Amino acid sequence: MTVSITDVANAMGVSASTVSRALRGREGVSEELRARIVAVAAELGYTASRSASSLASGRTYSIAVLAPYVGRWFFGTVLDAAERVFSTAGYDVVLYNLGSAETRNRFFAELPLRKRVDAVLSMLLPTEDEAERLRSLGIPLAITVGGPRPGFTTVGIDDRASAELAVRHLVNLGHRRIGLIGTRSTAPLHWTTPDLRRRAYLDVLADAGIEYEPALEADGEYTVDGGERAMTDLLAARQPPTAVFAESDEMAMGALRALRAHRLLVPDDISIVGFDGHELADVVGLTTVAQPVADHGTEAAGLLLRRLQAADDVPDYLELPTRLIVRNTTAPHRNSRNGGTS
Amino acid sequence: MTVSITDVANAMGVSASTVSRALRGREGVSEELRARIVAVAAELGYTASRSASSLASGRTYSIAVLAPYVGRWFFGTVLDAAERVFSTAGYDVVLYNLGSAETRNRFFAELPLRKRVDAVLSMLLPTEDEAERLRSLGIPLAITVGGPRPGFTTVGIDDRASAELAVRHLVNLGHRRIGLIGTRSTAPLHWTTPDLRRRAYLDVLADAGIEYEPALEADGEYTVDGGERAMTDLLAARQPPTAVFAESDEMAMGALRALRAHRLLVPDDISIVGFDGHELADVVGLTTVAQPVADHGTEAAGLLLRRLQAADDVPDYLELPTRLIVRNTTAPHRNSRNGGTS
DNA sequence: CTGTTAGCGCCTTCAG
DNA sequence: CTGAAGGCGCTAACAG
Repeated sequence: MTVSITDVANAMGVSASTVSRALRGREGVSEELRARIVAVAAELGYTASRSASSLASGRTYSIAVLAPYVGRWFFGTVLDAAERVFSTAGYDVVLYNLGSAETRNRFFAELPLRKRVDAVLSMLLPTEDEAERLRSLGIPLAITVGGPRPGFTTVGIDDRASAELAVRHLVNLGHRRIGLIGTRSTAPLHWTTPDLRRRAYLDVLADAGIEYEPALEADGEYTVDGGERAMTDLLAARQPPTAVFAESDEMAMGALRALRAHRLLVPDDISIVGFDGHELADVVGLTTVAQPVADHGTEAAGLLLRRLQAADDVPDYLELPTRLIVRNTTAPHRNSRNGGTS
Repeated sequence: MTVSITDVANAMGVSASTVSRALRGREGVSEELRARIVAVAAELGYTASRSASSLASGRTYSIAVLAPYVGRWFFGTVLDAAERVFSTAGYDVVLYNLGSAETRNRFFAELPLRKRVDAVLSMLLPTEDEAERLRSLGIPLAITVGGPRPGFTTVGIDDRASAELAVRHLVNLGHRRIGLIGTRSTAPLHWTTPDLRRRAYLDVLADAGIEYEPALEADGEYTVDGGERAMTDLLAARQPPTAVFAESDEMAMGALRALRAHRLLVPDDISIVGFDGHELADVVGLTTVAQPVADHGTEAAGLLLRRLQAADDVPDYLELPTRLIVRNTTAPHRNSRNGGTS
């Protein structure tokens, strides 16, 4: 019922090898013959079996993409961009959604990628153990987050410098009670991003001679709801902040929601800066540090493809630019009555 | 270098068949032997080659998911949910991002799914021709949009009734100049959603004795930017609407942005209702008709899996509930000075 | 330029 | 309960 390569070979009175060569555009087949073979194959509705050709050639023409959460705007956007690059190059994208610790552990334990894909693009930052497992596959590897890593081609941003942009913006506006919404539980993701952005926060405060206050820091879990809870916590402090740096736009939006619930005006009562450049940040007028999100996917996929073609001039690390976009959620501190701490 | 089934067979002094049976949990292997085989296989780091087992068994253990745009919240959320169901069941998800007409046409022309996947979940509404191509694969098919379709298991919502909820809400608030932001160019997606939601709009207006005015309708292309442009167009009408129904939350958010740019107050100057129940709708206080988005993916994937197990009691159509969530972008019409048309 | 010969690694009868 | 054969559909040398 399903038409195989020998079917078209028989129909044409040639050998299967010739059909194979003709259809894959390999040299060694006269143009005229090739054209006829292509026509007959199309007519018969022939498609090569992926499993059979993979088995015979050793290549799968598939690339695994590892994601923490596909539904999140950031990852969805990166995935979308990467998929375009891969499919254009003739590769299938096999998606592994490794959100929960359980799924993730099982994945790295079983490593179902072996003999299954030709390369892997990870949108999640692997732990050292996980990275080692991945390296053991012996195929090209790329990551879209974090800094350089041995054995991986990575595309990232300068998290620390970028986050400094945000905090310094607040300081320059005259704020001195500056809150931070980030996360301490990097467990499921194992990424360094929260650490780097937090360190930038601490650095800028120190530079400005502002004393660090634990009460001005809250965990927003990098989600909208978490951001809302975190902001609510900050508002419950003995002396709430006059400005807040949220390490992601989604947490910033959650914070905005909390402020609205408390009938506080932004930026009159409190300023908020986010991070990412979410497509909807503009809708709510959120000041943010924007990064070229889709480019993460496009660039990483492109580099991976080059590595797959055994190019030897593929860079190990590509740093993408970021920039502060000032909109309407940040404003100068009203006066210095509440400012300063010491 | 890569360990094959015969390697573990030799290491144990048994045949490859036995190893195969043991590892896949088929009966016919003593429990004791199975345990030892499993242990040795793990120790050797053996993973069955997907291509080889597919070729031999005829099953791929892969499911194709077709998407128009992965980056869009709605599709990303559905995909995320569906992936969880599939991977839990041991299936790989192969993603096909068919956003552009060109990609889409090439996809349906070549139909790379043949001998590649065991089932397909489509998040895009196929044209009749495309549906026919898909049916020709002879494998279980599911769709997460639209109504019942022969040959497909579909999970959807009652678009018309749901949209009526939104428009009627506006009418009940006393509005009579009600605008619509939707789209007429369903070309790339070929979906009926815009038609159904628009029809609901027309029906409710007619029911309320409000005359239809072409000038109150604008194309928002179902994107944030499109929604912004559409709202701007509506504001340029000789007599702008006092309320607008945007057929998607993303367009509604774009409309909100346009209104802010024009310094118009929502809901004081104009009311806006969206559709979808976007996770960020709450942040901007958007009144909307919410649908259980992730459930689309979960349910469709579940039904597909049952169909794959040859269950015969799988429903052809599953309708998910929707509900109007009133927030802060809709309010009663100020007075009737601007209301009415005839 | 084209055909022949061997597998790729696994699963599935069919024997025992 | 286990082993031996055969083949899934294709590609890769190797001949000619």
